[in-house]
Amino acid sequence: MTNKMKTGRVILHVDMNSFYASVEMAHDPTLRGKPVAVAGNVEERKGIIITCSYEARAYGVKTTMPLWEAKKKCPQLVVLPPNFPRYRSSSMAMFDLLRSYTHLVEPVSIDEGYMDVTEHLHQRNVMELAKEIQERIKEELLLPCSIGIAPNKFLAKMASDMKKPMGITVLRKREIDKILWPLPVEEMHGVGKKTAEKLNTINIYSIKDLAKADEYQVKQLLGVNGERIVKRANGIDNRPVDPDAISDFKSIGNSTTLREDSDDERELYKVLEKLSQSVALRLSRKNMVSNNIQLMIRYNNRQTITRSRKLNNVISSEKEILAAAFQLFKKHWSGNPIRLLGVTAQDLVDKKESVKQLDLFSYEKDAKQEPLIKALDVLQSKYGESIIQKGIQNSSGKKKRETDINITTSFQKDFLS
DNA sequence: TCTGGGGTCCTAGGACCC
DNA sequence: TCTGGGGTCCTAGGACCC
Repeated sequence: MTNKMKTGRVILHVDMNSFYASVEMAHDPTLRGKPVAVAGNVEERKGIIITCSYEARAYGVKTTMPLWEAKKKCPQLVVLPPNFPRYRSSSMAMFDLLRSYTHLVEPVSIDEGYMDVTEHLHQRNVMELAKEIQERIKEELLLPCSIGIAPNKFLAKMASDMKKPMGITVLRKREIDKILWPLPVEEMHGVGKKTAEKLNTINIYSIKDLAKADEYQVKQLLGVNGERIVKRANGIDNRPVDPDAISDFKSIGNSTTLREDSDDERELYKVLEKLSQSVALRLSRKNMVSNNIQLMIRYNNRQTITRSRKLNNVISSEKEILAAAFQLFKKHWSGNPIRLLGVTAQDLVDKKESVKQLDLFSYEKDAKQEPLIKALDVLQSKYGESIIQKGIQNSSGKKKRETDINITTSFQKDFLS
């Protein structure tokens, strides 16, 4: 295994170019060749550019630029609201195309992914393969992409960034001193503004400086990330391409910037209601339950706080999520006008897993289990899942809290009747 | 009349237990 | 008659990415 890794993998990083704008242009031919931008909150003051075509970039329009500023730079800019279902379906078609070559495809986000084509290649030239993939995506989906080819994920990612749009770049390990090292350190994937500033204080300005730096010193400065980026700068990255990485979600959240800053509790409650509803819907689609709810408040001065609470039991319904979020809100809101609210379900567990664990935890596999499961189904429809779990936990002899006891009682009453 | 919304990972401090 | 040290869990915040 280790041997195999050492003898070399061949990794592709496929990166779609200005994805949302490209999908819109593929969908509507009249847009092609025009400066096109996709922007959030198109009709409102807080709208920003999410992505834009290369024609728009030529005018200086950039991602995250406020809409009014973009229009000033490019008055004829065609501004479209995002159509996420459309982007998702293009994305799925793109990944299906990649998977027609190998199952070792790891989506990283809606518009980029890694492929491990080591086993696929056999006699084939990897450059030819990359060209074929790029051309097929262009012809079948009408979408441009750039592809990086390298012996690991980090180098492939850096490579795909080097020629845009429609580029193919090979980055061999023996070439990193020529191709990678001259770049300023902040262009490294994983090094942002803050990290770059810190690195500058110890005289690291280029990727070469980082590669040659004392790993221990950088670790002192940045923690484990320091160790990691020194290795990466030297072209070392053993992370495998993991097709399942994207499917184990850790959290699901929704947030919204309000039309106007508000300190009207009723209005804010309504917003939390909407957010909770959306989170609950997405949870149920993924068949997940949550153990921890987080509330995010951004005040009108942009100060942002997050407050979260670990729960005694898993929850998934809109009501439960809203209750948890509103409780946090009541407890922590300063009363100042709010710009943004967010609700996130964290500590996610697969619903089936949570039920399975519960069964194993609570009961031996015996004849009694069947009627128990039936009783659980009835109770679930009546009280909601979380409450039943509380009841079961308690009936199995776990420490009781006051709030749980009533529920246990009602559970027992219902079950015994 | 600036600066969205979706995430992941890491760190640090305090509580608590032994 | 003074105050250890390890480990885990929980919470909050920050950095980063697309």
